[in-house]
Amino acid sequence: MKRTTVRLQDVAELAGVSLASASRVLNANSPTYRGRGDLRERVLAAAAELGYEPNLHARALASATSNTIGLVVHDVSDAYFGLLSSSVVRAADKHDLLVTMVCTYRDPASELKYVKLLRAQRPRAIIMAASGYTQKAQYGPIMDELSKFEAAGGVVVSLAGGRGVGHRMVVGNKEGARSLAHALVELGHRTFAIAVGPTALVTVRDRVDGFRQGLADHGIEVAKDNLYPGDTSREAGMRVAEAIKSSPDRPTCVFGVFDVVAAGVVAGLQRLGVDVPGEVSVAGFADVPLAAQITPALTTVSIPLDLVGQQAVDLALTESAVPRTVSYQGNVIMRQSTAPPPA
Amino acid sequence: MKRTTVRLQDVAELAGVSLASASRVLNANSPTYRGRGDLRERVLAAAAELGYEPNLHARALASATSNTIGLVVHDVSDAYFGLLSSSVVRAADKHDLLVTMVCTYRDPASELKYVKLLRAQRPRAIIMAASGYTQKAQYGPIMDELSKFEAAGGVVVSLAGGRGVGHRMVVGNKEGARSLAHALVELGHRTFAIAVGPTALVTVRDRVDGFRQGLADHGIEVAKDNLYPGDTSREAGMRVAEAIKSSPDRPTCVFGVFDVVAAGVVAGLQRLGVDVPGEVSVAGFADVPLAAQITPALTTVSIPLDLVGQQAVDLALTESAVPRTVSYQGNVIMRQSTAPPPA
DNA sequence: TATCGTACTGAAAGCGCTTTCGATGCGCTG
DNA sequence: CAGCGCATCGAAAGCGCTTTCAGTACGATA
Repeated sequence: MKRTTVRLQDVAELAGVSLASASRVLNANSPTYRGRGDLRERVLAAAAELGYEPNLHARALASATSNTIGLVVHDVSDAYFGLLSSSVVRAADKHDLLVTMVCTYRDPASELKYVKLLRAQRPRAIIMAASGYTQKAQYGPIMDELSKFEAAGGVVVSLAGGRGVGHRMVVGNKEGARSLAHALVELGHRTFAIAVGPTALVTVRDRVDGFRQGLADHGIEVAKDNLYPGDTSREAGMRVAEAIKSSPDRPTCVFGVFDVVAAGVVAGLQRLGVDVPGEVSVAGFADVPLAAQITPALTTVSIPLDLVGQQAVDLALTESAVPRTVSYQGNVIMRQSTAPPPA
Repeated sequence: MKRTTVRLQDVAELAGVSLASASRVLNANSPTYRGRGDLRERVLAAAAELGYEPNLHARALASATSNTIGLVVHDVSDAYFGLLSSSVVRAADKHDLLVTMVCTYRDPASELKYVKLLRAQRPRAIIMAASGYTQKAQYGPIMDELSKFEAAGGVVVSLAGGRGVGHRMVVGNKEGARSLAHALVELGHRTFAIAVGPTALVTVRDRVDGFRQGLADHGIEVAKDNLYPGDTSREAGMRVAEAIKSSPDRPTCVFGVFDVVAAGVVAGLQRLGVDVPGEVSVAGFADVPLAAQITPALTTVSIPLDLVGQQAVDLALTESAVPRTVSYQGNVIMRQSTAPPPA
């Protein structure tokens, strides 16, 4: 089998110029460079004729820079990460960057493995949209790996956690949840339950802490029995609904740490014949499209994911050696799933 | 600034062995190779001590194989593509492959640009989950680019379109829509409207053709006025709802080519005070999670996206020179958004 | 003990590109 | 017309790795 890939060499030969000149033309290298006579045109024509496409690996190797950025999320099929990924990809596009995306499915071991793999790919930057574990045993090795990546000249952007490595983005989990709590207390609620989700995540901890803080601001506590850990699925929410329905002192309001879980709570309560929001109010967090589309529409805290993704890419391209922190506020969106508690 | 990245060379020196030996140890190269004495241990220890991570670009260049696959979708934040991407990433993980994902946002020009960029990255394979344009002017250049990729030894897997390049996957758009039509006719419906979506896409054309074919099987036609083109948004569906509400001969059943659009139709009708399914039935296509979560839950055609993604990766890894075609059937899922037409 | 075969080792040749470096041509000025 | 500076050019040196190719050590065989 004869060679079938087109090399810059081939382009140069067809154009009758040297490798170096061909490279210069195709890269618009120095700003003043134009090429003598029709050299430029000849190279371009040759490249087009051969269907030449540069080998990014060779280029990355020779120039020690790459045009990809790594993106680590929990799960793209989750609306939250889907929206975020989409905006990252879109922003990267503006800089002609390719995005290599990996999903960890909330497994620290696989996250570690992937960060290593990404590191091997020598991307310009790694955006950590997942991660953010509360346990040192889990985030420690990952941070070590990211430090090495930084030491080698890479940029790290963390959306949750971060722990002293790279730039940080704060997406208002704590403050947003606190505001949400205030709004719900103002509606008249005094007894709350929280569908907590996976407690190993910083995001979860922040939202729960923020919410409880908000309640504490009004002297309200959440009973231990009213904290329901689980995963991030709709089913988890439905199980919470069942537990609440048969709970001795039924809360009048349930906070689901993720919209999907909250939607599950709503569906579960409805199936059990509990009126939402007539008997029990339900609120979520994130404002994914689903929140507005269920009946009753879900009260939640919106996060400007498109801005976040864009900003993450901007930070990723920042050369600044000093780590920066960028914050976003979440906005409480009151919809029909919450109402004053029954009299 | 001194060099900060760790090279295999450094590992070799620290271990006191040659570059070649270090490479062999770290790649478990030939199946019989074990290394003499504690050579293996020394190399491994050195690599660990230095935090060595191989340079994938150099490796790709030297070995002429890469460990990435390219994935082209319309938009990851769309649930359909989110689920698909997730399953592709998951399947790729099993083979220790990295996925570079690009979103075209349904723009043929940007799709072309991305296929070129991906080609430059020399992935093992490119999975085209987007594309599938009906116009030659749009798909032609893309197919040319993919042909070149194939000629250079790459594998192409197309989920829609394909046109003679690479392996093809057929996800039952046509057949599924036809079965759906049959089911709706059986419910008693005779007059239909179709929220068509973007007509430039093969996927759309297949679903619409299949649906009309299914109606034709029963001697039913869809009036020109009852075909509503649009985009793939919820809002497009709501506009269709308005048009239908004021339509002189109102159809008793609406088929939305995408679940999201169908959900928009449902929401729009409800807002206008039209009972679904009492007065008008609505059906969608794809069975994204949203379909089951709105009220009334949406009748639709399910596509086994997890299997599709997995299979796509399997095909991507197929060495077989002869192009293969793999088919999946969609299943009609009857839910509460459809019922017999009003008497 | 001499000979052979096997399993290993290290030197060196690339992979396709970028980029430095010295050389070359050119239009000027004096 | 000599001499200067500038833009351009091609040769060649890597970038970090894999892999071929000799060569070496070692155990087994005669």
